[in-house]
Amino acid sequence: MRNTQATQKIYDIIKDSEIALSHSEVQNMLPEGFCDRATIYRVLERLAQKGSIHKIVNVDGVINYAACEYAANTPSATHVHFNCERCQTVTCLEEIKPNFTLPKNYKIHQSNFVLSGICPNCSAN
Amino acid sequence: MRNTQATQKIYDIIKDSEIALSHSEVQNMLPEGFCDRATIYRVLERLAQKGSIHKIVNVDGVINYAACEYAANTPSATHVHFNCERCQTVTCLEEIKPNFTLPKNYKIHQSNFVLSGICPNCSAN
DNA sequence: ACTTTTATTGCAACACTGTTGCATTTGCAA
DNA sequence: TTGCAAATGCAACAGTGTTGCAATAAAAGT
Ligand SMILES: [Mn+2]
Ligand SMILES: [Mn+2]
Ligand SMILES: [Zn+2]
Ligand SMILES: [Zn+2]
Repeated sequence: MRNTQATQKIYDIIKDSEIALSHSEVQNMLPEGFCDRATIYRVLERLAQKGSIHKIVNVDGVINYAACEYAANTPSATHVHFNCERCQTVTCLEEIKPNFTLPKNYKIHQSNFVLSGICPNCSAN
Repeated sequence: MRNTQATQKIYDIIKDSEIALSHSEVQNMLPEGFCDRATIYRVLERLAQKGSIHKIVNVDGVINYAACEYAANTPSATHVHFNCERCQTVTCLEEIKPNFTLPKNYKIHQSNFVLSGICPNCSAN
């Protein structure tokens, strides 16, 4: 993977963000006309492939991206995500790893756990 | 909610299905030209609102629908869903209810738990 | 430095999912 | 049967994401 301007900047945006970001949010955080829409999609896909970020499919079907806490690992360490319906943010709850056991022989390649409601911040205000 | 042809037929299709169905799958199972695309979307939304079916957002962001096991209840009884990458099916695993505890004061309105991989059937073949 | 290779990009067109406004139809209750 | 509101058809739209292809730019080789 080449170290291009787009890759750098987009990864920085996601890494520096407290919350998970959708494609359109990333686009809005980039300087006007910095790069093409398609490039953003491709960069995000590449970063996810590489394992430096991970995808979260929100309850509305829109994909969000967050940097992976532990650099090159735990791709499938199934943690929960929270979508706040008031402040419209998606956050990784890295500590919350639900406990469950699948029957028979299911092979898990990926997972997507999302809770939606009101976050503590918004509950307080 | 009125008992229309579209409502009846679409609900029957979902109720009688072993697997969760997407909008396009429902459409393909209806007689050619039975009703408009928009109507299907509206019916599905209505049935979900009413609580006779529930939504599952798949890992690709596409919404699937499944009849609710226990008629008019357990809207949020958070069970897991499985998406098989080989046979392209989404199934409710009603028995599998992950255990987790959220910190602070999160208010949960809805949840979406999906695992993706290879189902037992496809593993065997 | 210059050349070469090829990963990455821009562009533009596309597919797909889902939504909406509005006129018309239809279920259902009075 | 009549009247009303819910539901529908249609057609246009918005948003997300993908793709083919020619042009560009990393980065490795010379
Ligand atoms: Mn996460
Ligand atoms: Mn289910
Ligand atoms: Zn919030
Ligand atoms: Zn399968």
